[in-house]
Amino acid sequence: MLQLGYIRENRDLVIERLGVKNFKDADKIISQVIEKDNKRRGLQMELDNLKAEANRLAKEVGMLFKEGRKEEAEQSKSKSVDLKSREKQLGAELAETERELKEMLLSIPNLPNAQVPRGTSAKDNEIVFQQGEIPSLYEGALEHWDLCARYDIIDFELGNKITGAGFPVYKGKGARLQRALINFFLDNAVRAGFREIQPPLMVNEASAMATGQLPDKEGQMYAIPLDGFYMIPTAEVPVTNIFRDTIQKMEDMPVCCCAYSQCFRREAGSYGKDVRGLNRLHQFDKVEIVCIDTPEHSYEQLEVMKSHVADLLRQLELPFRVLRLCGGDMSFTSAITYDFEVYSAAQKRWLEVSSVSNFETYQANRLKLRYKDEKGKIQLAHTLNGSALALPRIVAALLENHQTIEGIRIPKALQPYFGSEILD
RNA sequence: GGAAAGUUGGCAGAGUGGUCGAAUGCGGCGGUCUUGAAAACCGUUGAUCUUCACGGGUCCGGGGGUUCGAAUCCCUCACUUUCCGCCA
Repeated sequence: MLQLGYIRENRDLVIERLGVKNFKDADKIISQVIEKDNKRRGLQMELDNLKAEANRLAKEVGMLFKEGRKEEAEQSKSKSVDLKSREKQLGAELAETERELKEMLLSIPNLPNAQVPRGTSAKDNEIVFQQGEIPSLYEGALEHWDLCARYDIIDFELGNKITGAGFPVYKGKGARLQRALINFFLDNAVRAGFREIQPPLMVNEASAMATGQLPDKEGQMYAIPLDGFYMIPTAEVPVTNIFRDTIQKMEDMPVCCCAYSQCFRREAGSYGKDVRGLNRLHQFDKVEIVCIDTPEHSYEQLEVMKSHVADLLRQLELPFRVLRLCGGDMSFTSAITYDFEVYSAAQKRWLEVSSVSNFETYQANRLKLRYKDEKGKIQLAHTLNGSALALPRIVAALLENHQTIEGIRIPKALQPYFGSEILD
């Protein structure tokens, strides 16, 4: 949620920035917001004055009764009663205005950072970095879904039977590989200074609202209506909500956490070959990194997170590239997003394995996540997060890129975790 | 699932209808003393909206009600603790 004060003071800039995100009618909506806020302020002032008068009268009544001046007390009492109905009406009007204003603010996306390129879709994203050699595979190399069947490590059919499409069953060395990757990612994150968290996999409505998953217009979350819970689509939700309604100490910044969790996504509207094999699942594993930082330092922290992710991919010996997402391809809540993609050699396509973002104060405003600066002033913090990393597409790329006639070659850094140099 | 008791400031914990944003203790911050530190003593110390400012409003788990007036009484929801039941 954008801050009202900021919108009021930087009206034209806000409208211009929203344009980069292809937000329609920014001009009109911002005007409406300011108008609504003016109304709110007027009502608030009127109500405050009314309440001040009512408070004064109530005190007077108390005094008069104490002094035994009964008839004067009764007089003040009736005056007070008169105020009441007006007060009630104004209160209702103010509450309604506030509700409308909040609804409007919730419909406005975050402002993109100045570095964000204009654009409407993935084709307008900027490639800012690329590293690693695209492997040339031997004759008869297979795509990962065929490799999964050949080595009997990931069983999609079995998942269909037990649950449904998008819930694969990892078996034998496949399960072992999962466990190896999770530990490898977690160990690296902890070594880099991220504090390990094991969060709940279901969250309540307030949490889902605070990080922006609700209102869920696309129906992406699995819900448990009986208890009012939601299955988490990413560990970002429970971990960021640790800091909801808190005031952080300046000296504790940046606060850095990492968490392994399974993630649950309905992926409504997905179809076609993009969803084949491990490319898109309803349940998958991910290690997430989350940081809270000051506005002055958050972009430096974003670079720290990016290099952490890049380092993981290097260790896994996977060719990757980094994209700076254009305004049209970014998420609603993000100010800037870098996507990491690995090249999966048999499918011959780039697969997104991480998305690292700075949300600036947008999430923090909903979360009421603040910090005290050196002057003792309380202000909104910046929130950042990224995947480090999501497993399924990493597994897909590992299988495809490192396949040999003898089996799947396990990268050196992963061998201690997997317990072998080859998966066969 | 059943029963009971709770939810107050960073923490602990008073307060049961008026002057209570809230005693007291701890913690934090500033000071005196000290070469420095500790101890002791003194002072200070919540958030939020609105206003250029003075000031005013709101907040004692959430929501609603009673009353001229609610932290305090009533209703309701959520959560916590303890006991019982069930159980990885």
